[in-house]
Amino acid sequence: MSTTDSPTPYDPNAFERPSVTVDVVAFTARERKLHVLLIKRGVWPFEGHWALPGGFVQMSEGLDAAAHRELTEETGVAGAEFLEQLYTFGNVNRDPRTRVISVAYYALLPEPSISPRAGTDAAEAQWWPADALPPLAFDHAEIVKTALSRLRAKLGYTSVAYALLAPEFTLTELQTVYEIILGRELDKRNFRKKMLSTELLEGLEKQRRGGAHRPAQLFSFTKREPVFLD
Amino acid sequence: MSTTDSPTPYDPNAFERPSVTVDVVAFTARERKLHVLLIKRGVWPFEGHWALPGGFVQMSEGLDAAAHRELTEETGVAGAEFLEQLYTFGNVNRDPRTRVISVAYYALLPEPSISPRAGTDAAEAQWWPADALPPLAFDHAEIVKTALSRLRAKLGYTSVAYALLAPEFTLTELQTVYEIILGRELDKRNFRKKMLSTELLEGLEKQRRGGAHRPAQLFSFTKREPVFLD
DNA sequence: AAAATAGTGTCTATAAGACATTATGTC
DNA sequence: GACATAATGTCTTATAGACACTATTTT
Repeated sequence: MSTTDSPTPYDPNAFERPSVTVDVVAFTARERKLHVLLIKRGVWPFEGHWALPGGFVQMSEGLDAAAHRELTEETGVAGAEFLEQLYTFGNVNRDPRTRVISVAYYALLPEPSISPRAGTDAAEAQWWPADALPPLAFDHAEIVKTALSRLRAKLGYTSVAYALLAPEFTLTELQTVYEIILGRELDKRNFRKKMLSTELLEGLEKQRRGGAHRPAQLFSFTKREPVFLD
Repeated sequence: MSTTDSPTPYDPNAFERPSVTVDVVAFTARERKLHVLLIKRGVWPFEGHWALPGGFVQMSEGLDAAAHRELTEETGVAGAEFLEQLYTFGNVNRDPRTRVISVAYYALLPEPSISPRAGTDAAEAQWWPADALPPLAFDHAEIVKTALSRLRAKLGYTSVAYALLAPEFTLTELQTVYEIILGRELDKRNFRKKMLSTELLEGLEKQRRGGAHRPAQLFSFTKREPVFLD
């Protein structure tokens, strides 16, 4: 079988190799704004600058695994339920160290779960409002922009919003997530009508109480994975 | 500026690096079927097996440039108008040689333009019907499947079809491209109504004659780039 | 009873899909 | 005039969007 024996000797060092990193754009929705998780770099290059969590892919791990690992190592955020490959950035001079190709990912995290903490190579880790990010290292501003446009598009034709919410949520909370990501207000009746017609939502026999007002029914998604709408 | 001076010495060889390749799924529509351009490998591994055109990314070229170069070198197909990044495949054992991460692209080519010819590392280059491909090397079957589903989705909300047609075409030819990619017949009146309502098409003062029947008006796209519909 | 948020229905406009006949060229 | 493909319109159904009031709980 030609996959296993090697009649022509193959020299893996015949070509100079680029480095490969993963970078992760982690989003959450809080305080009526979309936020992005950034780290303050503790090492050259861009030391002291804010950047996306990320780092070199190890020889023995897949790309998805590398993205999970780097997110956890640099920010303390573990077990992201939604982590999807975004795009691969490979401009020749995007990193001053050497040729670095970055496979970018984006993650969605439910609001209350995460308190970032600094990790390896990261002096700090912190949530920033997506519409007021500090200057970013490398081409990370472009990566964030790409991630934002992907997230907005995907919200329209899949059920990704589940990943930004706790397992049980009210319809108002769901609507708020949509409004935050799309950046505009939605009509309450139309939103509910449309959402309930998808059969993605399951009404629970529970209510959320809080404050001097009528309690809201809790719902959950029938599938905690991205589902195409319609 | 911390991007240029290097207070902490950075050793680019501190980590072992994976190899990075690009692989290209080139599509064309001909004989009422979607076709994919494959090469027969002339070297180990998978020597004698059919595979996607592709190869190692050079240190001095961007990813898009590498994809164009490999497509041309291995198949003789030059100047693909539509060549878009698809997804990056990085399973640890997808290549028997060493750790190889492949940035996959897909290209769309107008029907008559291309006569593939064998090139570097490729014993042969040939169009295959997408629904009857031979067994493919590496994980290339998965890459083709991903490309097909992306192409079908993109056809629904962008004007990518332009890239599969010559600059001037009839509405029947356009409809045929849609039918080939979607794998089902479309209603002629509804298709024309919808297409003409987009204002993407420009009617020309020309006709295509051929055979004992009424000639068809020729059209061109107003923009030869992917445009979002609606 | 005041305050605050939850919950609900109709009407209109637009888009999508089913469907058959006439028009115009070549041979 | 026979043949082959081009070109065209109506009706029905589904979807999206505008729009305002009542219900339920706490304090």
